[in-house]
Amino acid sequence: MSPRPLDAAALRLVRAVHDTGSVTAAARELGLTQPAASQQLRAVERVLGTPVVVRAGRGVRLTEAGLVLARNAVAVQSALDATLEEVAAVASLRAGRVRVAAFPSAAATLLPAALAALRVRHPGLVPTFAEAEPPEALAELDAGRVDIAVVFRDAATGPDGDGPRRLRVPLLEDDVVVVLPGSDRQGDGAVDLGALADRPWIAGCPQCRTQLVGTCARAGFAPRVDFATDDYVAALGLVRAGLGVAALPGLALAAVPHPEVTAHPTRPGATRVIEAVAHPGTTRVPAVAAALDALRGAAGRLSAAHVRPAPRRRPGAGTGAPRG
Amino acid sequence: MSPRPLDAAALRLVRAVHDTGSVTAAARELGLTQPAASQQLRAVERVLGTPVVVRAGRGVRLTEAGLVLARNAVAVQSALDATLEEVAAVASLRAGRVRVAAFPSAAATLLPAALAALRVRHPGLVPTFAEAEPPEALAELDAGRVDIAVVFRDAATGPDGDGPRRLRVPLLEDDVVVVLPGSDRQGDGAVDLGALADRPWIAGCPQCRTQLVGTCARAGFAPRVDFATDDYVAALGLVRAGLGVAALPGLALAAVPHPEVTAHPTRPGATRVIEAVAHPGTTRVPAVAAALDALRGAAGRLSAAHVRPAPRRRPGAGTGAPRG
DNA sequence: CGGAACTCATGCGTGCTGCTTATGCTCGGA
DNA sequence: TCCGAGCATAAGCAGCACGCATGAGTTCCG
Repeated sequence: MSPRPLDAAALRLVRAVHDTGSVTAAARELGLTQPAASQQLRAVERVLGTPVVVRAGRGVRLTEAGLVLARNAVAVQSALDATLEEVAAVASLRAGRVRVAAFPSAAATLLPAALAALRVRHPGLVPTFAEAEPPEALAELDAGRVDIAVVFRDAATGPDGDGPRRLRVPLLEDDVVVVLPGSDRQGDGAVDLGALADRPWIAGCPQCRTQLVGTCARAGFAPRVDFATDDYVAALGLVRAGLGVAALPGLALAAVPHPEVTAHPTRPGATRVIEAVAHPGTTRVPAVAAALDALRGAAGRLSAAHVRPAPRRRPGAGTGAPRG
Repeated sequence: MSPRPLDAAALRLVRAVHDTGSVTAAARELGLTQPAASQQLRAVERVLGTPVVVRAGRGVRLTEAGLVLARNAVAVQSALDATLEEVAAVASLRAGRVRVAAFPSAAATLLPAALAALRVRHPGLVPTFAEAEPPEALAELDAGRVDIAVVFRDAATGPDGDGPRRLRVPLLEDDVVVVLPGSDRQGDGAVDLGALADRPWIAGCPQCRTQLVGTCARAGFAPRVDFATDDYVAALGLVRAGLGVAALPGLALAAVPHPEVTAHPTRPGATRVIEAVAHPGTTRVPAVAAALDALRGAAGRLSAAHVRPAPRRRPGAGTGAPRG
């Protein structure tokens, strides 16, 4: 019912006939037999309603319509080739982009390392980065505005059951540590949170505070938060001034110098896991896979105090081409 | 073995998916079922080696490669549409050209009428005209530099057996007339060539002279050619001056005023037939068919003394779509 | 001038591609 | 937790394009 409006292959054939001056030669050039080419030409003439070639002695000659086809064939073919090349560039990571959203302390530590490695490996791939706290980052991911969301969550609470809609790649295990003034010598080991029940607290971002509150609740008290700031440097300054104690993620401490204060794991332990989240299907997209690889690689190389690579629950998988 | 490099239909599909945001909707838009669209997308991904769409919740979302395809789809499609439109314009005679070669006296009479009618009927069709004597015109035709050659030949000798390689459309029958000075009153009727055996002759172009010589031979003498000129006006001037008698085609006389001379059919009669010659296959080309029609129409309207429309040996045929 | 080689057109048979129908699976909404 | 929507997959089938064989016409050469 629909006699194929017009085919690029047909244009190629007409062009080959024009170039070689012979249906047979054109057929050879295109890797098919002469009758096939002849039939294709007749099909083209049928859909166009006008002759494309006329017999001229032993060979054929293109009509004016045929010349039009031959002339436009290069335009169509080049557009097609350009498309193919562009796609190939994207597929081979010579071009394209990856959009990543991450929370601030990851942006200060993990992301630079990962994106730098990514740039070294794939210079043409331009990463886009947006700073966003985990909830916003996940919203951006769901909205399709980013390809990867680097988020953290309390290790105590499992991954919120978002089902198979999201692919979570564990990157780091980040111990939440209490930061005490340097004068407040408690040694190097873990400190009981209960011993700090009466101290004024300096809390970080709201989500951190949630984890802090939960951990303190398990220790049997509710922290008195006198200072609230998302700025880790500021928090460290407050601690250094002796105005309180802070619970900060180890990753944040790794990003900034922190003289005159000491960091300690807590008892009970508070750990947050940092993971890259993406849509499951996008792992087959080369750019996303490469970015996830780079993130995992950077996480593996980034081993500071209180920050250690996540146990690889998915051995080798996650960036290949898993189906299902 | 050759998995179709890339198809315009596939690009259209990707574009439709991009526009509608759904494979099902895209399939509806393109008039096919959802599984067909899904399979086509998978085929595209197979040839590209990279995903084009990823499932996103209820629907699908295009990957970056898919976006590239969707973006380039319009370029390819528009190039295809432009080609189609251009061919349609040529086929419907809104554009294009017809190249005609004709001998001088036809260029002065038949061609203007035919080409004017052609221009009225098809303003976009630009006729190209080249003046050429019959042998050269036929050579141009064989070389493919013109589409139609308007030629004449001696009616006594049949068409030189050029077989089915040429299509001859008879246009006019043109009596060769002898032109006598006005003072040389011979009445209006035909004159015996034998009576002019001793007169000096003014001969036209070589081919005309051939016919003249042949006709005179049939009348039993060889004309003494004292003046040779291809210029009919000059020949008429010579006759008018009483320097000789001329044998001119009636069509030439119809093109120029000829006072003070008289024109007479000859006994034995000498007639040349004027015909349009084209390659047989080109009659299916609309522009050529229209030009042939215009030529035939002009020939039918052009009825002067000694010039009459050719008997239509091919009733109605010759411009339609004859096969074989 | 006749034969040979070449080129295009056609008829028929076959293999394959792509579509359709039917079904399962996943996800989102109530 | 159920239901609706959308995509993926399997199987069956139709259509078509290709390939082989052949015929017709043309050019070139002897």
